[in-house]
This record gives sequence, C-alpha cells and structure tokens, in this order.
Amino acid sequence: MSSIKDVARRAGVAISTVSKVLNGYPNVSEETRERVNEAVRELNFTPNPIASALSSKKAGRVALLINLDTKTQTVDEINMQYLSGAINRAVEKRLDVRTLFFSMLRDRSAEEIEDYFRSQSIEGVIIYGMGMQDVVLQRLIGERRFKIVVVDAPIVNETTSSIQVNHEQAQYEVAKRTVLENGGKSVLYLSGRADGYVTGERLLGIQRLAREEKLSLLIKRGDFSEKKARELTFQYGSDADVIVCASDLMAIGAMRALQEMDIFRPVCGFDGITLMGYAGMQMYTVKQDFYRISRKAMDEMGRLLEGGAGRRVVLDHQIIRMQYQDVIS
Amino acid sequence: MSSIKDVARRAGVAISTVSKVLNGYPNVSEETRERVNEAVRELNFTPNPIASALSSKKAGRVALLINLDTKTQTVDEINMQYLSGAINRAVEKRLDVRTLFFSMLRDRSAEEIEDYFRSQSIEGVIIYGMGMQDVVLQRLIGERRFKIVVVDAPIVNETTSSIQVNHEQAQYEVAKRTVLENGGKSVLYLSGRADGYVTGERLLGIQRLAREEKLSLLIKRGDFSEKKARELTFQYGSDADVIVCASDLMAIGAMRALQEMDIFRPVCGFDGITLMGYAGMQMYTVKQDFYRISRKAMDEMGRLLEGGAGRRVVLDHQIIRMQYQDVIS
DNA sequence: CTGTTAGCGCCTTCAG
DNA sequence: CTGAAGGCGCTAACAG
Repeated sequence: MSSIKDVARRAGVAISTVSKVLNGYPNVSEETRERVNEAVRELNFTPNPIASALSSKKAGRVALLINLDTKTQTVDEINMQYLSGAINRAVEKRLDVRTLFFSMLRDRSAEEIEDYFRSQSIEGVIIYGMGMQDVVLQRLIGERRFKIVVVDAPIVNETTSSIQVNHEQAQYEVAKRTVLENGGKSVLYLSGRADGYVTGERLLGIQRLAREEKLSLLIKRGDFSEKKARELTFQYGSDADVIVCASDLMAIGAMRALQEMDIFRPVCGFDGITLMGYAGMQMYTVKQDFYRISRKAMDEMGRLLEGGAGRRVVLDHQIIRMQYQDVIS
Repeated sequence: MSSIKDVARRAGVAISTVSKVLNGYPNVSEETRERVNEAVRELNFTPNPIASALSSKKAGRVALLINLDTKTQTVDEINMQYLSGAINRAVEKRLDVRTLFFSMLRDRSAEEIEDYFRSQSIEGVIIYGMGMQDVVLQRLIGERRFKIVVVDAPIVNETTSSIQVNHEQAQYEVAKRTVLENGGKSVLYLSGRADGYVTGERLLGIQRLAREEKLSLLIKRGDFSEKKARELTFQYGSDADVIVCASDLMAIGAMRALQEMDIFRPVCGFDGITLMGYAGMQMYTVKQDFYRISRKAMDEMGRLLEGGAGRRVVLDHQIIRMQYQDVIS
C-alpha cells in the first residue's frame, strides 16, 4: 500500500500539496494538480481512511439503526431494502456505515448509547422504524449531539431530519381510487399499530376521503397484522363495501378472509412489498420505494454532516395495481 | 472525550503503561493496573479505536458479504438473522463490521475487490450464500490475502474457514423420520439450485437414506422455488409415497399442490424458517439457527484474525416438527 | 516493572 | 501557489 508520501515524492511535490489535491482544496495550480493525480493513478493510491479520520477528526461514520423486534417477513424485506439503499449510497459518498439493531440498545439509557456512539466515533444515525414509545431514541434526538435522520417519523430539529412519503396523501389516493372505481358508500379501515407514527398519518388520509366522499367509515386496529386483519374482516367485512388496509400484509389477510367467506369486496393495501405467496389476487396499493428512500436518507445524512440544518424531506409515492405472485418465480 | 494521556496523568503513570493495561499486556504490577483502571472508570474513558487502528495497523475490520440477488422473503429472513448474529458477536469482540452486498461487487475483478478491501482496511470477510458460479469470490479466497469465513460452502485453506451444519446428515435424518413415521417406499425429492454448494450435500443425504431403506427415489430440481416445487408436485406427487424437499419454501409449494390435488402425502422441509403465511400445515424440518451460525462465523473470524489457521466448523442442527403459522401472530 | 520516544498516514495552519 | 512542521490518539520497541 503506497502512502501519501510516495505520491508526493513521485509527483515531486510536498505531502501537503497532495493532501490538498486529494481533498479538492483550492490554491493548487492546474499543473501540479494534474501531476499529483497522475501519480495517484500510477501508484493506484487510495488514501487511508483511518489515518484521515484520525487526523481530521472526521470519521464520516454513520450508524444505521434497524428495528428488528417485529419479526415479520415483510419487515425483513423492507429492512433489507433499507440496508442496501443506505449502504450503496454510503459507498458512493465515502461514508463509513455500521449497522446496528434496536435490540442492542435495549436496556440502555440514552446516556450509555451516546457514550457508545461517541466511543465509536459515530457522528450520525439513521433510524428506521422508530415508534412513539421509543423514549430513549427520542431523548437522543432531543440532545442534538448527533446528526440524525429519522425515516417515517416526523421529527425535526437543528440536527435532525425526517424523511418519508406523504402517508396521509398516499392513503387518501389509494383509497379514493379503489372506492371510485368500484363504487360503494361504506369503508372498513384496518389501521396500523397504535405506536407507529405513520399510523396516525394514514388514518388522517382515509378520514379526509370519507369526509369528501361522504363515506361511512368503520375504523378497526389491525396492528399491521395479517391475522388480525383476517379476523376483523370476518367480523366486519361483509358490512362494508370496500376494505382499506394500512398495509399490504393486512390486505392479504383481508382478502383471504373474503375468499373464505366467499364474498367479494375491493381491497387496497399500502407499501408495495414485492413478495407475497398468494396467487391470483389483485389490488391497488401505495408503492414505497424503500431502497430509494434509504438512499435519500443517506444523502440527507451527508447534508447534515456537512453542516446543513435538519429539515423535513418528503418523497413521492406511486399508486400501483399490484398482482400477487409466487414467492419465487 | 478524554484521551489516554488524561488517564495517564490522573493515574500518575506513563501513557505506555495505560496502553498496556488497556490491552491486557503483562508486566504491569497489580497495583498500578488497579490505579489505571480506576482512572479509566473515573474519566469514563474509552480508547479511540481509530487511533488504535492506525497505530497498531490492525483495524479489526471485517466485511459481511450478503447475497441479496435472489430476492425472496425467506432469504431476507435468513439474511437478517445472519446480519444480526454476526454484528452482535462483533460488538462483543470489538470487531468493526461493515455490511456489503454481492451486487456491489458485480462487474468487478477479484483484483479490484482486493484493492477496495485493502483501501478500506478490511482484514476479513464473511461470505454468506456464495454459489459455485461465483468465480471472483473463489479467486479471492484462493489468493489467501484475507481471512475468510464461508458460510455454507465447503472451502478451506490456510486463511479460510468454512462453517455450516452437516447438510448431508440433516437431510438424511429429517427424511428418515418422515419416511419411517409414515411408511412408504417411494420418495419424490425436490432438490435445490444446481449452483448451490449445499444442494449436492443434501442430495447425498437423501441418497444414503434411499440406499439404506431401499426406497425408490425420484429426484427433480426444484431450485428452492415454491412455484417449481408446486408444479413438480402436480406432476409427480401422486406417484410418490413421501415428498422430501430441500427447503421449507419448496415444502410449502408441495403442500399447496397436494391440497389442491386433494390427496395426502407426508412432506418434510429444510431450514426451519419461522415465518410462513400458511396455516394448518405441519411437517418435520431441519431447524438451522442462522443467528447462531452467524455468531459462530464471527467467532471463527476472530480466531483467524488472531493467526489461527482455516478449518472446517460443523454446527449441529435439530429436526423439529414445525407448525405453520400466520405471518404475524 | 515503568517511562521515553518514535512513528502510523494524513490534515492543517503557517511561513515562504 | 507550495512546502515545512506539528499534531490526531494510540502502540510498541527500547531504555532505565
């Protein structure tokens, strides 16, 4: 491994000049810049990130905090997409990522967590799947000691950005399309878990639609559970004209119940997960591109690390018609 | 953040002494050792891993290489367990993990990959889900420049360890139990993908059983696909007494086909994935504890990094009776 | 057993 | 615009 010194010697300049070129500083003549770059190429030189971190006291380290407590297949799918999106972007931005799980922070105080991050030279944290009951994380955010990006939780301050699609609008749109295309005056809405931030936002969307379209609206908590959705559909499904679900998983549960009851009701979902083991069903759903969301989250982290202020980032979504497929084609 | 210097001053000793205590070197009197530890506690000191890495030229960095190409829910579940197992153990062992995906190495030569690892100070790589067609990785392993642990691929050399359950034996056992409990003389075996290392091993297991029990054995390639398994079962299922599948997913496909054909055949699976969206089915399967496997893989990596030689590690498995459950309970 | 010292590879003023 | 020099926090001989 050649070092900056070798490059300097080969280019016939001082170490500091090389450093400047490497980091894109001004005040280097075009000529020497080119000479340095050439030497870099010839030696196949890559700066040692460890030395650079130590010297500059900027490691560019960001932790991805994944909520793995709710063990469900869809969540796994979503988390994997989150991971690959963030990591891919991080490689491009030369940020240093480490993956952590909520479970590792269990039973630790906000202070201990801070110490841990600090000792690991972690400067930023992207939080996925945070719930309203996660007080420790909320405190961490409140402390403003780290740059933080929260996915799907509307928390913003000077050092914290939030990133998500417009859940209210998306829920409104997908439900509207389903209702209008099929007709119907009464809606059964199966909502998400009470502690989820998005649950309330999506709820607002369906309520707006109900108001606008003068629909009668029955709301039941499905907790993002396929099973619960199924049970609730058995109980209330036949009384409704349309069933709107706050997640694809619940939509599957609802559809299965309807099949077993041998009645038809239009159903719509939310998330646009790609993998489902149920054939022959169709519905509208909100397609969230989790990979892209996570890339954007990493972008936003880059901005924060460079001194940008926290802000709210809203990404777009799509309403798509989804066809269930076999798990592996 | 206090530094080693502060600790030294506070304990009234030299920096190097503190370093020795920190790293558990000998040649420090019990007394000073205690004094240093006290200072460490009082200052709430944690050594800066970056500085330590730079100085010692040992970053303790290991990359997790996850195969995310085959996008299936079960694979996601398994990969998440791999990730959390490895990362949890790494935290305990103070190793520095970064997660990478096969897709990031696509289109790169073994040399480029080596350079990348080297530039990132990565010393070890744990490879999950490598196939026989991954020649680039095979070359990387062959080079012996990095410490490597391969999960579920039987490759071993001085710097490479392999870790897996005994697939041959496991397949033998689960099939044997299923056959003996239900009786039957002919077996339909749905095998995995041709490029998977474990496919062949599992095949050997069922072949051994067939020999021992004098079973007639029909082998069909199911490619770990639920859909294919289903189709194959439609075609060949009724002619067999028992259906043995090389994965749970295929077992599900087989069972669904049997249900639709309205005939009964005992089925068994492999992997013991916890999440399946199918209710009311039961079968024997091989339970692999992916979380634990991955922890062990990280342990093994620790051994290699400390200079141990590559070896083959075989973990135990269980044969369990599995009851399908709803996705979310 | 303990302290001194010279780096690790890079960044960053500060002179020139 | 370029180069010299002093660290960043820690490790590792080497003296004492």
